[in-house]
Formats: sequence, C-alpha cells, structure tokens
Amino acid sequence: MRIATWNVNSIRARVGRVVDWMVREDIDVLAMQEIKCKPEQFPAQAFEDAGYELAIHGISQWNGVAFASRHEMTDVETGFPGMPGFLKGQEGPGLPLEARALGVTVEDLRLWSLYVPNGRALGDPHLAYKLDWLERLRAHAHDELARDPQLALALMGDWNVAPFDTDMGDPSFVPGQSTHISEPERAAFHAFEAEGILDVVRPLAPEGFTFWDYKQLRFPRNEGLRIDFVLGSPAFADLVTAASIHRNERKGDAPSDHVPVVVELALEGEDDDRPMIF
DNA sequence: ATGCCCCAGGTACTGGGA
Repeated sequence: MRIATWNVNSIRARVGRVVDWMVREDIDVLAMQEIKCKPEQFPAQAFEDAGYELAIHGISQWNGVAFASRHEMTDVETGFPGMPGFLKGQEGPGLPLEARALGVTVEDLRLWSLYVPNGRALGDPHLAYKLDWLERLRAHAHDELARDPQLALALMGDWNVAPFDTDMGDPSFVPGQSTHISEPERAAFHAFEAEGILDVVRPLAPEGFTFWDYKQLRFPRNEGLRIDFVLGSPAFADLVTAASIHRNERKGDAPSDHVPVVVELALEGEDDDRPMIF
C-alpha cells in the first residue's frame, strides 16, 4: 500500500495535477492539507472517476483537510479530542475550531491529515496557539497509544516546523527571529519522539525539502524547508518499506508550493507485485 | 533547467500563507 501527504494549496486550483499524480504514482491513500474550500465546493467527481472515495473537512476558504482513498474509510473524525480553537484576543476552551485535523481508519491503519497552525511570528498569539495545538495533539496520540499500544497510527501533514537545521534552507528564516525553527516549536515536534512516534520518512529519504516559497526563485535556488512529515507509532513504523519526497511536483504549470511525501507499507496478505522466490 | 508569489472572496482590495 502506498500512502501520501500533500499540502495542495487549494484543491480547486490543483485537482488535475493531484489526481494525475495519484494515478501515475499508484497512491492508495492521500492526506491533503489546505484544500481551501467547503465540502460542497470540493471537486469530488475527478477523484471518484479515478476510483477514490473522499473524506472532507472544510469550514471556510481557510485551511481545510481531506483524504482520498481507494479503500474504505471508517471512523471519520473531524478534529481530535482536546484540539484547541482560536479567536483573536481570547484564550481558553470553547473558541472556534479550525479545519486542521481529520482522522480516518483504512485497513486497520489510523491515519490523520494534519495542518498545524502557521504561528505567523515570534510573539504572535498564533504561535502560542500553534504550540498548544501541537501539545494537545501529542496528548491525544499518547492517549490513543495508551489504550492500544499496537495501534498503527500515522500523523501525516504539514507540521509547519523545520525540526533540524538541515531542514531549513530558506534565508528569509533567521534563527532567533523566525517561526518554524524556534526552540519551542522544535521541542513541540520532538515531544512526539518521546511517545515513540517517529519520523518514518527521514531514515529512508534523509535529504530534501518539501516546501519552497513561490517568491524570490526559492525553488530554482533550492532554498526550501522540510516541514511535511509522516510520523508513525511503532506498529506503523514496522510496516514501512520505502519513503520518498516527490520534488518534481514543484515543477511545471501551477504547482503547489509543497510537494507530496510518500510512504510504502507492507500489509499482511497484500499482493506487492513482486515475484515470489522459492 | 525548475525561473523571479499564489489562493479565496468578490470585483478593489484584503487576509493568509511560511
């Protein structure tokens, strides 16, 4: 099985590219972020014609997450328990929730499509929101794995954090002055490792960015960021056989500013198309 | 080469992105 995550930066502007890529790359399940539409605006027909069913969580023109899957999706969950909301000038529970998290179960895999809040600037209330959001997500993942340590859980999406210095190649991000590379953001990301939830892509694809800003020739200069990740529980990580970052999707007409990240899994009883050797 | 910002709403401009 091949599963992927991609911040598509508007699915209506990108539907042709996304579906073509899924078919060409034999993708079984795609977690999308920044669909930037409501469910009724989602270009569903193109996905259905290609053999995918959809789970969509979009509230407005902002944010929005979705799954396209060749296999049945069950236990669809919009937002995770404890997920904080945001309203300017206010704190605490009960604030409006944004469309940033969608959970589905596919073939005994528990998958989340996640669009972590941007943070905007050091000292901005959005950064506190981002850190709280990540901590609540970690707590939810902890609870899920405490209930079932064998759960094959994957947290897939745009994390808006560059965890290591090698993940930061855009000179407009300055240590001590910029989001995405600050110590608290990196600590919030690395806190998942303490839960045994690890980046399953980096060991198999150690180099490469997943985002390049549209401005200032960032892609031709390869001045990007690595901020899109698939983090997996031990049971999920045990299934992973390959991973790749599809850099070519940043090329050509009307690309997203992010590229897809693919993880290949070996599932029990799955025909992997390899010849049997006796 | 991959080439100098894009998306949505709404129809001039603003808000958001990273």
